[in-house]
Amino acid sequence: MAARTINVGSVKQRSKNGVKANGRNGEAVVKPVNFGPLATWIGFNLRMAQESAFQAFSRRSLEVGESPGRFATLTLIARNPGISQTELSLAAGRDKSSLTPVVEDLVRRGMVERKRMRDDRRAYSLNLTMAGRKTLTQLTRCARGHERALDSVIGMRDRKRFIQILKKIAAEVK
Amino acid sequence: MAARTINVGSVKQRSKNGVKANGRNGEAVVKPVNFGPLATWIGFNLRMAQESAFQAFSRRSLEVGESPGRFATLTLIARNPGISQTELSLAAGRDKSSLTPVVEDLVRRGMVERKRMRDDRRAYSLNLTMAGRKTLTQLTRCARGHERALDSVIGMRDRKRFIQILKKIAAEVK
DNA sequence: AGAAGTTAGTTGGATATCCAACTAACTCGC
DNA sequence: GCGAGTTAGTTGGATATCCAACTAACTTCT
Repeated sequence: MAARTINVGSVKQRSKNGVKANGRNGEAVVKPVNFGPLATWIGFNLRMAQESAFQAFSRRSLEVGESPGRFATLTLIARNPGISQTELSLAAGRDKSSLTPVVEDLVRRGMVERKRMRDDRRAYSLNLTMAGRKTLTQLTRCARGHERALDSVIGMRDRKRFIQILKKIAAEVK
Repeated sequence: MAARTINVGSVKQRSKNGVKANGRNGEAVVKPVNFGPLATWIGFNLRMAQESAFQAFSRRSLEVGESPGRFATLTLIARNPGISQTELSLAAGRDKSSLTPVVEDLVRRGMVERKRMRDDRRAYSLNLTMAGRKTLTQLTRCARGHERALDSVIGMRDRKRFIQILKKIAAEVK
């Protein structure tokens, strides 16, 4: 029911465009892989980059003992006190049913307080508790480190434009 | 066991930075959502963009009756005849155990031929069948349309640099 | 005010993915 | 050549998601 274990995943051997194997004499040999059209296609590269970034952030957030997915949720609740689960799911880009177990877990662990709204008793009103704020602070520290690492890969010159493009894709591709 | 159903997912209502709701008189009203630091963080925007692009491609590949995940797999097998499952998993950025059901499904449906390798009888040698090549051709057509749509969002001026950055992230962030 | 339609959240069923542990098959060092 | 270590693929157990269908609670329309 509630999420407990945290999977972090790690790809064992990866090189720029090949797979490491062992040659006859034991030296590492890279067998080149032909990616064909995938090499220049946005979709594939977007997925690979997202995966890498997510794995890296997972490792960091694990140090705080939190699942990486909790971060966006806690931030959105913190910034929008009283937000409902549906609003939250739309903002986070997840289905509302995905949020049921997440919120349940956060409530159970005392990070989030959930009350029925006065003027609409179907909806819940979500707010961070003190403990939730504390956890968010720690996660935010992780995220800042993560972002710095990404920045150094991207380079500050291209960063702004890069984010603009990502936002444009999220907004316009449907 | 074998994948059959294809989920495509659709977010019902989304606007640039808010959630659509209904005002007192029925006109659509956008309640702004505060994203806080998420708005400028790479990781979050990367995830949202990837999600959008993936959903869009899912819809397209559904028209051919294939799951979107099959595309990279088929392409990699086509371009690297005789590739093993482990090599494939590394190239596709997935765990080798994730490939077991995928390959099983492709073999069962006659898209892929799987033989033990001569010189290493643990490993499988994967090749496309005629049917596999045909399906790949259709999927490639979908993917080209998808890429064109992404191109028009990104703009050809930034496209090359954008892909470079994605590749850099995938390669260097760990 | 009642019926019909819509919306918030949950439940159920499914896929995709991960990691750890396992078996069979290979390689290396002595 | 044989035992120890490594590697290919599968299996098992878990999370995160999705969509469709459901219930309860609103809103609208007449």
